[in-house]
Amino acid sequence: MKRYRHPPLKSVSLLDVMQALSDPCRVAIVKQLVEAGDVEFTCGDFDVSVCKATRSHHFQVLREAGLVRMRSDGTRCMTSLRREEVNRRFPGLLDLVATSGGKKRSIRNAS
Amino acid sequence: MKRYRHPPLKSVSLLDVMQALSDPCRVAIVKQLVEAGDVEFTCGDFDVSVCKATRSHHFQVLREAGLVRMRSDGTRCMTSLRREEVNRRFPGLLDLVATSGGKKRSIRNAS
DNA sequence: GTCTTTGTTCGATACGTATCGAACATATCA
DNA sequence: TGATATGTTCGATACGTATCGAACAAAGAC
Repeated sequence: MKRYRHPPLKSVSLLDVMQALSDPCRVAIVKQLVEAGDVEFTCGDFDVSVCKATRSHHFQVLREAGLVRMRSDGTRCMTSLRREEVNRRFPGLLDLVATSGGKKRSIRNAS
Repeated sequence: MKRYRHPPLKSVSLLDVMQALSDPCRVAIVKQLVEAGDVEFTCGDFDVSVCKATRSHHFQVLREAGLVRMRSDGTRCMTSLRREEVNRRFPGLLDLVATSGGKKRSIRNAS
């Protein structure tokens, strides 16, 4: 049973969040989370075409940036957005991710 | 007389902006611009301790991300924030840069 | 004209990190 | 028990990019 570490949003800087969101794969993940309601996803649910090792890495980055919350459930890990906390610490950020962009090209070949 | 290229904000994606703001040096520059009024700065006016070649590089990135506008004036180049346009394209983004962070550590040694 | 100032461009280097395959860990299922 | 499914960790690799010094360009000042 893996225990995940979740930093308090207080200790996360804007730079941390910007760096986390400076990768097309991670932006796609967060976008999917923002657009869905307050739902939990498994890592495999996300529409990103990278191998599972890379995916695991991206989730770690998002976790350490305070953006997502993860918990083990059997062999899977459930991932959800830390919506309230992020909205309080970085007002408007998630709205930006939701509304802007919207390019529907392949994640893999995103430049 | 150097001619600068300024992309229309329409052609700038959120990812472009996030990547531009994922460097401590560039965040500091934008922060300084946001906090000042609608003023023009010369490149040397910014409080970043990197050599002029590196600085020139950072301004190019910010320019191509649609965040700043530059014009030649004699031997200097005047830099200003594209405030209205950025606010229209990415509402709340500049507010985030202004309010969040605020770490007063050295840019050079920022991790 | 020469010198100074400001910024750009170029080449080289160092560092971070995105990516993958393979091995491992853990929980569930048969 | 063994087999399967889901993630994590590790080592290696490739690529991007931040950084610098040096050379260059252009405009002003003398």
